[in-house]
Amino acid sequence: MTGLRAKQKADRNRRILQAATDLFREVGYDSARIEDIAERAEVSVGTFYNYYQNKGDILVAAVSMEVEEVLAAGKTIVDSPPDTVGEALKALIGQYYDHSLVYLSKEMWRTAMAISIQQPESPFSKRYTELDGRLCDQVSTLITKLQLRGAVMPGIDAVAAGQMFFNNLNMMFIEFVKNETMTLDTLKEIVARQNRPLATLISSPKIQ
Amino acid sequence: MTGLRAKQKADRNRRILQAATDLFREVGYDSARIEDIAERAEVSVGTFYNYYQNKGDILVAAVSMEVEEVLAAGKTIVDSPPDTVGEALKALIGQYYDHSLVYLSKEMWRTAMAISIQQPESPFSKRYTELDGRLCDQVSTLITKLQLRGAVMPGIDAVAAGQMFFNNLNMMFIEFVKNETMTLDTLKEIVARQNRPLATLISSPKIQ
DNA sequence: CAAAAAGATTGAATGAGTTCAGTTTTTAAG
DNA sequence: CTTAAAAACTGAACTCATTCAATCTTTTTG
Repeated sequence: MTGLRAKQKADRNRRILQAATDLFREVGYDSARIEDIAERAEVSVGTFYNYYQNKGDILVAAVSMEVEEVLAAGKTIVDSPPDTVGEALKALIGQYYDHSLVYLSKEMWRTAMAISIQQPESPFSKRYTELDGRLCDQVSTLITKLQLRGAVMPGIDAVAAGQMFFNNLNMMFIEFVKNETMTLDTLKEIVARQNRPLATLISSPKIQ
Repeated sequence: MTGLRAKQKADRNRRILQAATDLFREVGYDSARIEDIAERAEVSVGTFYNYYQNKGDILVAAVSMEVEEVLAAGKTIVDSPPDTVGEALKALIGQYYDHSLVYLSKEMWRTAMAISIQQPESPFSKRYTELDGRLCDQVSTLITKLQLRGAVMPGIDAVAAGQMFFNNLNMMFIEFVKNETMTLDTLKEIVARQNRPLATLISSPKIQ
């Protein structure tokens, strides 16, 4: 009961994911052929499909790993956030956006998002959607925390406000990856302006 | 200079779009083959590609027609909106959402959205993005109008608030089409809750 | 009206993702 | 250790979206 089979499986899975990620970065998603990914991973095309339902699945898997990192980065902000709503949001959103292009190109993001919308039932799309939910929760948690601290007025629905901030930053991130010329700075400016009304209005008068 | 060529072109274009729309509704996007669309439209496969760059383009064209209707429906609300922010938003968003599934299935929406994200440079994707922008403007216009009327406090950035409402309703619509079991009523409830903080806080004290 | 040029159509060929029947490897049973 | 059953692998074959060189139709020119 050594679990040779389990070991081989884990190893092949790792090799396939690595080969795909490398190739996507080198030649882009569209130009990376399954045959090439399989060859690099030293498996057959058929085996590839034993591990991933389709080509998109493996990209979504790669993106999911990146989102995990973004979540971890966000956690440091949520654990000890700046004092004001404006500053806290700026820090968290900046963290998200800055991490987004470290490993992935805009093209990879576009493709991954497209897949997660188009095939919402595939296992990795579900995973991506779940991670999105955790990001949303993170923003809500931030607002809730600020409320407990007194930076956000009592009586405000902190969860609803957090979801709105998240949906806004997420939608604008989609605009960002759709537009090859938009810079991270421009994105941050636009989102900051959009957030300002809500951020200001929910803040406790003394602190804003 | 009768323009026989122009007439034939317009006619073929109409036939192709109609055939594709019908087939998408009948069998879904994925199962509709270009060959079948071409056959119904009584043209060859090659001619299809003379009119549309790829399969996705024609779906986005169909969706664009639907969005045009949604925009027209929204205009009636923006032209004479209810008195309060909450009611006005409810009316406009309700109009949007109720019109969304008249001609298109969730699957068609998912595919269209996926394409507009993945191939942002294709002509029809640009058109879709432009329509999205007009929807966003419509929401901003609504808030601006309410501000001029005194229902929204002066000093509020009405455009920013409008964009935030729009990004929120748009993101939630994506969630809606991703989840085959979510109903329109559930969607409206969730969005209403998310909107409430901002809607309440920007409202003039007397009127809310 | 003839004929050359421009514009469109056509469908067989191409190429990449995906499938699946047959083969090999691993595990479990005797 | 043998052998049967289960699991995983394999790559040739299949399906469509897409392309393009040849052909046909419309318009313009002389």
